[in-house]
Amino acid sequence: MSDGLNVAQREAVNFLSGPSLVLAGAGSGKTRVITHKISRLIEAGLEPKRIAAITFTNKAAAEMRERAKAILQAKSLGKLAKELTICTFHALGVRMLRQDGAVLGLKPNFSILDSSDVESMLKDAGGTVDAATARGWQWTISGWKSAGLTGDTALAQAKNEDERVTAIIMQKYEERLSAYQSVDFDDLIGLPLKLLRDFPEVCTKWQAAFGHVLVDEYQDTNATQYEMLKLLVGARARFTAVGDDDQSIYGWRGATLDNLRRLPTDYPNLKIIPLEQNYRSTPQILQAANNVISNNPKLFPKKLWSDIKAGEPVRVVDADSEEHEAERVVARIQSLRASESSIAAQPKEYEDFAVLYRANHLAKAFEKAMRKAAIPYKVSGGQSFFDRAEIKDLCSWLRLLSNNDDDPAFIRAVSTPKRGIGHATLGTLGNFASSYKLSLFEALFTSSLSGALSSKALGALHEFGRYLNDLEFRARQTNGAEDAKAFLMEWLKDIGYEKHLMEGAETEKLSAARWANVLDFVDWMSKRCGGEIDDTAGVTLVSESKTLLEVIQNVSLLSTLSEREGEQNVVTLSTLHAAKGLEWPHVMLVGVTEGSLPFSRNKKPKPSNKTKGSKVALDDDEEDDTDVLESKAEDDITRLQEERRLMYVGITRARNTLMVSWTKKKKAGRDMVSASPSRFIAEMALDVQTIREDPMAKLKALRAEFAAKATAHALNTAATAA
DNA sequence: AGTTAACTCATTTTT
DNA sequence: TGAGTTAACT
Repeated sequence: MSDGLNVAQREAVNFLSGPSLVLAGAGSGKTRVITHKISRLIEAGLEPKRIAAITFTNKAAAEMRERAKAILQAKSLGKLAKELTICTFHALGVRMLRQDGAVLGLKPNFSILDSSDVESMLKDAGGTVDAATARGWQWTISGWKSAGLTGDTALAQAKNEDERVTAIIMQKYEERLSAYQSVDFDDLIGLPLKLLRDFPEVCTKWQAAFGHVLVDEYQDTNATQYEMLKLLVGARARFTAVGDDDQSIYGWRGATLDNLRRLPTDYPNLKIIPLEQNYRSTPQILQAANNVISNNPKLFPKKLWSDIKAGEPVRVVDADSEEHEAERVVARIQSLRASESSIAAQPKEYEDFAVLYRANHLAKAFEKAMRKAAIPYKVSGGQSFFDRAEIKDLCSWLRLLSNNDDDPAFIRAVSTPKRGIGHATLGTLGNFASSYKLSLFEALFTSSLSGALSSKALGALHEFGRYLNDLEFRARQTNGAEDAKAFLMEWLKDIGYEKHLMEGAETEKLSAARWANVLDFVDWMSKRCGGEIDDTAGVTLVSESKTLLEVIQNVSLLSTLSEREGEQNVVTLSTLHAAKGLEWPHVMLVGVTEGSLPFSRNKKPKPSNKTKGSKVALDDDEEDDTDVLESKAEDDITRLQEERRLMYVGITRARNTLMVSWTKKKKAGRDMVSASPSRFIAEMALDVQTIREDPMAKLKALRAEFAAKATAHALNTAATAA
């Protein structure tokens, strides 16, 4: 077999008969395994449409589909690729709910609310108008939902007044969701789970639909996802879970390593296959990574090794301040790009570098330094395309067309652009609607509404309603890309959206940029209507033209358009979380400072060593209850372990060189306090593997280099002059 | 309805 | 320190 797989990989690929867990260490080729296994399953006779590969992000899904397609093409099976189900958990959930949600009272055209819709709904449900509390509720409710609780069960087990209040809000929130024919992101897992659990015939159907389920990044699954998966694969348990306990960094979002821990118990015939050969990093980098992670208890024994020839030692930089640190990073990039390089024959493009940090705010100093040094960069993450106000405006309109009951969409659409319907009118309409248990849209056309409103307000509302009806009618007629585009452009003209943007923005440049986004969006939507592009979260199996309304139903699941132009060949600035799954030849891990990388919310990052023994404590809130103290200490340990995994993820992003830096001064609110290097730096075992950069020596070298260049330049000009 | 002035609060974030 | 949001004006 010339598939280029190593022994362990091949074993993983060829095991088809039952449940397996592939423990894929960083850089060990897990995507290769998944994609080859997909191909292998097809060769073994499984229909492609009965294979599901589940990922966590759309990006991962798209990449996986791409790579699976490439492998299949090599075997002349390329056209089967589009029949595969390769999508996110949430997209699979949507598919199940659109098909079978009726038994739960969901119409197939239900809307998916994003987190800002949810926030404003909760604000509304609470009566109070406090964004912070609303967000707090949102956080807690989401946590409860992903642990499998409902408003009722949450209320039953609420431990204090706070939780009781939140649970009651949750009940109200649930009522509204169903009234609006809407679901939130957690529901996209929770409701399909309910479907499988409570409706045997639906469960049987979906179990039969898939002959093998592969799950990527298994360590990121939460409790509800575990249950959903378990029911989906049924007793035959034909699944492949691929994950790495050492890269579990989303515990704060509900992911739990218990899912990994209980797998061998729940499936006694589970085949466990560790992938330990790393194809990414030099031995020095790997050694540092192994050293750090060895301080965590191990769930499954696993030790990464690499065939790659030795590279540079890991460098540790002690910086005075953030600004200094940023200068050092810039200097590092410049010198690596300039050097003739004893290290691998990499072309030192800007895109070969990444600066990784724990928290977004740390990016600032680096952005500033990069701008000053004229180094092109991009900050990964940032605002997602679909979070932009203008895009949300348009999505609200389209959502409202697709689902008339979607009140949050109604509220947004009705006042973009302003059409003389203000708070007061909307408030009256809202009260009217809720007292008759109608959606806002339905309430519009009720004759008894006229008693409650002035004729002017009523007229404005009716006109809006008529326009919506007309628009919906036209939207249903659209067929194909051209049609959709014409429709969208006409609609934008109708509502005067461009003008609205021009008037709204602070600068002309800004409004032009927003309008450009709108046009991008129009393009993007219409292409999807044409069917030649079919990446709508991997939900649709066959490419065919769709109406606008069908397309909009999947849009809430997406967060990014394809990469913007002009972002190639630039240095990446990214959080450690957002860097997972990626790799760069040269990585600089910055802000590896105690209190910052093992992150802690302490007021003072450097307390005196009075609390003997407990070296673990990340927080030092005063609590006298021993019970509380104990559970707190435990919590601290788990959190520290997750921070350590974060460090591990950071280190293992590097292919050729790794630089780790920390600062002697650190921001604490307003003022600066002195700080110490992260404990993780010591854990890398620097004495063997690492050289500590002497800042002065580097500076001198740099000066010397500059001087040399200046001399050379002077000589040159002198020579040309002569 | 829109604009300024005060006020607050600072992890990680995809779907 | 600075952004981002809310409350209070106009």
